Amino acid sequence: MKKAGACGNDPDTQLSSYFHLSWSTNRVANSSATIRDVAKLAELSVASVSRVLNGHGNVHADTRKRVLKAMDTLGYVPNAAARSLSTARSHAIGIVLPDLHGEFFSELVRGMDMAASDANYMMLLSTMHADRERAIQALSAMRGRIDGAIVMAPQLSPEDLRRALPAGSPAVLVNSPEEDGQHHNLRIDNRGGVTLMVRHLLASGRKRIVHLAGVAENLDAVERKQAFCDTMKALAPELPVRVLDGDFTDTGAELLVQQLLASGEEFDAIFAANDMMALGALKVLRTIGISVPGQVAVAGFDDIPLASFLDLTTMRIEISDFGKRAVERLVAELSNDAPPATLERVTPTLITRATTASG
Amino acid sequence: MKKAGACGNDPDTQLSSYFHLSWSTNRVANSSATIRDVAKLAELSVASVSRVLNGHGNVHADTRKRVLKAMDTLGYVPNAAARSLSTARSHAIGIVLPDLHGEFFSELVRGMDMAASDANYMMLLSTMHADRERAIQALSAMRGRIDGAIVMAPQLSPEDLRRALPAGSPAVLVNSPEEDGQHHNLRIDNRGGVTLMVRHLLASGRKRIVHLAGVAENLDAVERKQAFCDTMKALAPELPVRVLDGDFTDTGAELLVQQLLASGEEFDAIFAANDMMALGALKVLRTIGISVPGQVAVAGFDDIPLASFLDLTTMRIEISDFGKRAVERLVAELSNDAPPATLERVTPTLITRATTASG
DNA sequence: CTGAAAGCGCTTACAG
DNA sequence: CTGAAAGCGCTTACAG
Repeated sequence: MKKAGACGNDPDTQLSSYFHLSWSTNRVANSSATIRDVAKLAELSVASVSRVLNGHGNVHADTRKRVLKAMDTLGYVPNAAARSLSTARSHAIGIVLPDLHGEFFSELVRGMDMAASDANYMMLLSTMHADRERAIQALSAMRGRIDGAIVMAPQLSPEDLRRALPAGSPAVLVNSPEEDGQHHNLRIDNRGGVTLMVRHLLASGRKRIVHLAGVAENLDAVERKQAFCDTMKALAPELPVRVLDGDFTDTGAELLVQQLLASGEEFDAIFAANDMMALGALKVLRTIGISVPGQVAVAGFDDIPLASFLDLTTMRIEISDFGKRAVERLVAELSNDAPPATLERVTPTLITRATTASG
Repeated sequence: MKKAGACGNDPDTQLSSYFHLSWSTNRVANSSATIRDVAKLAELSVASVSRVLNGHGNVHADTRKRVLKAMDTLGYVPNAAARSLSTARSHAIGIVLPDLHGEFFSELVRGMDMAASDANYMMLLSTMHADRERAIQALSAMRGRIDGAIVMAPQLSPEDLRRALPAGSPAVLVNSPEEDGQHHNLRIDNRGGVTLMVRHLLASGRKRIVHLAGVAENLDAVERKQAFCDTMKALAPELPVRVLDGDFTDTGAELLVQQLLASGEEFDAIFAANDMMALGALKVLRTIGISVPGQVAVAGFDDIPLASFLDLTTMRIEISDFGKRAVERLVAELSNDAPPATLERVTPTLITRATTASG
């Protein structure tokens, strides 16, 4: 046997060490201590305990100290339900999302979590709400548990929202169709993104750009397609505007490109409405032996991890930022210092990579 | 201009239709209706309303009907906080996760959500808890809001858990090091997975298998590495056991493989501790012009989406199933009908693809 | 099968 | 600055 590599038990590989506990040590493991217990121990009224708990100013320094000490020795944690019942505030926000995949989901939630924990809110999450009824149910189920909601449910009308949410409770929409003036709506600037990409393709000398559109029911797909048509007409009225209707999947795109090739129609660029379709196109082109970007440039939209891995030119959407902004806006509304609700567009960035680089 | 593709506004592309509202129509938009209001309208006591609300048997059919009608006309939804305060049950579970990426996160949460909504529990989610302190804080912050928790925090000791959780409140661990007999612990069967893969590589005639290990602090990485060594010794004691210490990243793996190639050492298979490293290895081998799987077989672990896209042999972990099982177990504990806590291993499946197929 | 009443653990005017 | 007391909206023995 040759060198045995790094096998064997490495004594340094202690997975965790439980020594330096930095928590208070004199606690009694009694999680059911109530505010009354604290008051009794501190020889004060519950009102005073409540005051220090809530950081009210009008408390004597000594009182505060006694309360804090009592809380510590009892390991007191206020009961959130009781607090919520008293204040009519839960300090939680509801998040209702559809069945998002991979990075979209994780990045969105990551951004939301950052903003939420910064503002001291908890997140009540509910996912998988493909249709309107289920989204409404999910939202209704949160009533009384949340102070507001972030809703990503393109199928929901403002009217639906009004029904599902407690009256007057704020909500921020993400990628929703409607602007009703009531709810802030955060969306992708598809037009801006498409314009950047079309301009890039034209600048690199492409004359026959084919757009692979996404699912016809999808808001972004529709906007991207329309924006493609408009931009082409505006920037290069002499060129043909070619669109193939796809379904956002790589396999669907493969079929489309195969058909396109079979038809003998000429093209020197494919701009897909999302990265998966662009990758499907790429696969077919490479299999056939068409050089990319030599003969045909390929571009997508989203900048999923696969895109950078396979060096695909695309439009990057900062998804975590999206989630962060949504929560920040909601928190502002909860604090009553939000500007009027509008449709807010987040513009993606052009990421130029090998599949369009003319070099 | 040639055929214009499918541009233009398609009138069928109505994004949503808001007509067939299936909700009750006679509701008054008064979300602050309380159980007392319902009782008053139904001319009954709040106790009766509460009984039908909770589906208790001892209610006259007519009474039930009157209550339901009143609830409907008032658009009544019970206040969760009040309920929770009374019953000492929140019907929510806390989920504390580290900074997981992409599919891991989304699939895990998806599985949890499925199980949770099936059991009528809400999910209070908190992520990004890299270190012990933050995980403890996140968990503590949930006190009084949850009935139990799912915790994925390898750094947390059973003692930490006991501190952060309310006394006696159940928790299920995911991928945690300890078994304390108190908490159920769900983990990947790394040994089983590695054995399957090593057997597969040996069966396809590989003699010099190099294992790219993962981050040394990672539980799974350690187990996989150890399992690789053990399995090799057990199944093929005459063969060399070669391990290179990597870091779970593709770029890290690229460096390792480049060094390996430069060293002139012979090898005919690379078994990486995760897919990203396998893909990094693949990239280098292909760039150099080494045929895969002809000269060198490559295999990973995890079955991330990239793996199927790039036809990589790997071990598939059903992550959503993982999340689902964790919640189901927790719910069972909450219902007091869970078998004793154990260390439960979920075995991954071998997915044979082009990078090892000898055909 | 139904109702009056106590209690869950907090917060917050209201007096002092 | 502090305390006694009412109230948040439910549930649940306890009588009837």
